[in-house]
Amino acid sequence: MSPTMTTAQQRQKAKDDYDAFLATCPSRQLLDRIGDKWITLVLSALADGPLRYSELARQIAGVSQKMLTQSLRNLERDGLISRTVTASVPVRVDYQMTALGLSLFGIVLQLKQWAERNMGVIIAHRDEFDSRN
Amino acid sequence: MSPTMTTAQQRQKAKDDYDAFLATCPSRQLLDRIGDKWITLVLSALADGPLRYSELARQIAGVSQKMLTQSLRNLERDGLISRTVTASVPVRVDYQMTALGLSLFGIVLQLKQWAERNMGVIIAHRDEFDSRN
DNA sequence: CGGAATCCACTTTGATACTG
DNA sequence: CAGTATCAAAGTGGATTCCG
Repeated sequence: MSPTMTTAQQRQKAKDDYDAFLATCPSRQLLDRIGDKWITLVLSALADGPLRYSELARQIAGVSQKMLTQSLRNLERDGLISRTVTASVPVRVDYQMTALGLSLFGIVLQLKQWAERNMGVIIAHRDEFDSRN
Repeated sequence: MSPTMTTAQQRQKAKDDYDAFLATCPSRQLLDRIGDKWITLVLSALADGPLRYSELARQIAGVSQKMLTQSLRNLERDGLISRTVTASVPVRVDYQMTALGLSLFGIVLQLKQWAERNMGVIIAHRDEFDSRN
């Protein structure tokens, strides 16, 4: 045998292939989005109606300008929210959910319901696990 | 007025309060879990039946020992999977889903379905957004 | 075999200052 | 008002080494 790859190289290739697969996996991309701390909070805030940038910043108390802007850009890029600029002085920018965003928010709500229904038993499991160690 | 806090301190307190709220928020804790790259992959792997540690490591090609072990511990701690040690030589360890884990996996599947149904239009939005900038 | 522990590179985040 | 730019701090994951 004259292998073209060492065992280590084969393992490396397998990981690279797996990474490439994950990078284009729809579920993974979605989980990356909603796993992001601020994304779901922005969606929740906008679920009740449009808000200005400063209103969002106030409502989501813990967010920095940088992360809020970044989150809004990502959501806009994915078509989950829309951004409207009113050229006044000073300038006014409103954000609002799109139909796609509302559809995603429905999924997030299901997740929220599952969490609230089951967090009690999960906490109990944690306590028991921790007390054993 | 003789305020006991400066404006900056009040802002800081608001953020601390918000952080404390998020730390105990069930939805946030759940999103932190399933947003983790390897958690969903472990759940998917175990959905078809129990697997040994080494089998999991092989099936999830990209994972390091450290992250696999960490993910398994977290899942076990939450009561989503169970761990069974067979004291032979060498030792054998099997992991399998609990009923709670299967229940959570159902939610993950819903997410997966949403992702697959809507990723096309999201990609289209991204392309259009990027071409404008 | 199934880990635990350590070290380190890299990424992510936040605070701060500045701008159209 | 609604951002952008920059830099330092903190968090995260991986490679490596060692153990029962």
